[in-house]
Amino acid sequence: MTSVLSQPRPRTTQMQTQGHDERVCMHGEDPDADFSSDAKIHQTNLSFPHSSRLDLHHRSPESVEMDEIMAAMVLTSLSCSPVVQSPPQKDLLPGEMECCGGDLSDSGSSGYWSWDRGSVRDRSPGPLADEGLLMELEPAEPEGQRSKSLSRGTYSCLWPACGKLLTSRVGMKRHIRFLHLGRGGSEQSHREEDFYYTEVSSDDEETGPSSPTPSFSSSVWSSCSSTQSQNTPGHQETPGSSNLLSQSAPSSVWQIHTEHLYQSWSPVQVTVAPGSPSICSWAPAAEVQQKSQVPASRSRSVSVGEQWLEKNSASTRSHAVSASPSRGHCSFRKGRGEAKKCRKVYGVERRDQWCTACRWKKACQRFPD
DNA sequence: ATTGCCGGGCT
DNA sequence: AGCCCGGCAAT
Repeated sequence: MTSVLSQPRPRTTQMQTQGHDERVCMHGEDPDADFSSDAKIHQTNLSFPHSSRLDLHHRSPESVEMDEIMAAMVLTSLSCSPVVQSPPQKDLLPGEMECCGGDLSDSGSSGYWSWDRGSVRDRSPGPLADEGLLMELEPAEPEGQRSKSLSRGTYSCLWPACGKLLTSRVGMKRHIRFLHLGRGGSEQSHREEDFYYTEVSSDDEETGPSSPTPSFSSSVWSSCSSTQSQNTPGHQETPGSSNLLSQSAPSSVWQIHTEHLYQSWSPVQVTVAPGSPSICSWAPAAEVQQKSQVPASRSRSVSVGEQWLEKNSASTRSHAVSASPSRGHCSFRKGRGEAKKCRKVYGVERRDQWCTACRWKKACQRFPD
């Protein structure tokens, strides 16, 4: 911003040009500012276990029933193929997200990245950290007993990414009730707990570690790709969050994430999509280049523009890059107002900086469509 | 009103 | 070929 404004400017049109630059830069930087603050907010909310628990305590009977249904579904999916479910997510790169897409309304911020990475970094140890947490919260089980339990009949917690093993059914129920369901002595949680653990006879049935530390991005990912994200909210969650959020609680979390997902991913998706009209790629790709490392070569418009920009001065570069339209979504036909031609970029007053074609009122060569 | 640029004229 | 502009369509 300041660098742009302090660029030496030719001739007489400083006032207007500065105004132009300032406007453009505001577009370029405000979202980032929101983005970081949003991320902080979400991070704060999500790392706040107490609020989640409060929600759990106040669940209505209907929601409990729904929880049971969903728990059964989750359990089914988990017990069927816990290993099969994890590979697809790890291969997914952020830039390949194609969930939710345009179905989600724009939220005006894109805090997803910061949130995701922060949470992943914080909880990256995954099962280890989870175990540590469990041990910390529930020190009733000695380590020796645990290791011993691997070789004989044990009860394995099926809660996503938990994998807690206990030798007693009661202990397992208590573990689930306290840690996952988040209620202390609720009577009706008796049946519900049965959904969340299973009896195992050997150590090769550890369902928890079989899906180790799914990063939150991938979990959001996989569940987001299904239109019924409600079905798999707890499933494949980060341990830290899954421990504290029961099936009904994540809905707000999902909302938060999907909103940010939309912001974060839809531009990438648009840019990467093979065969997509190149007119779609200008605006999003320019933003993407600043936030992620998607190659510019995927977008014809951007690559041409960038190639030209490479040859030009820094001030010119800041002009053109930051001049990308602030629109988040992509219309199939790029509106005329969205195209940044020499006339628009430099203004009539700096016509001598236009490309030749523009000066001649021909089709712009510098910023071709 | 502004913008992008086709078509055409002038040198 | 280089340059310029009237005029039109799109916004």
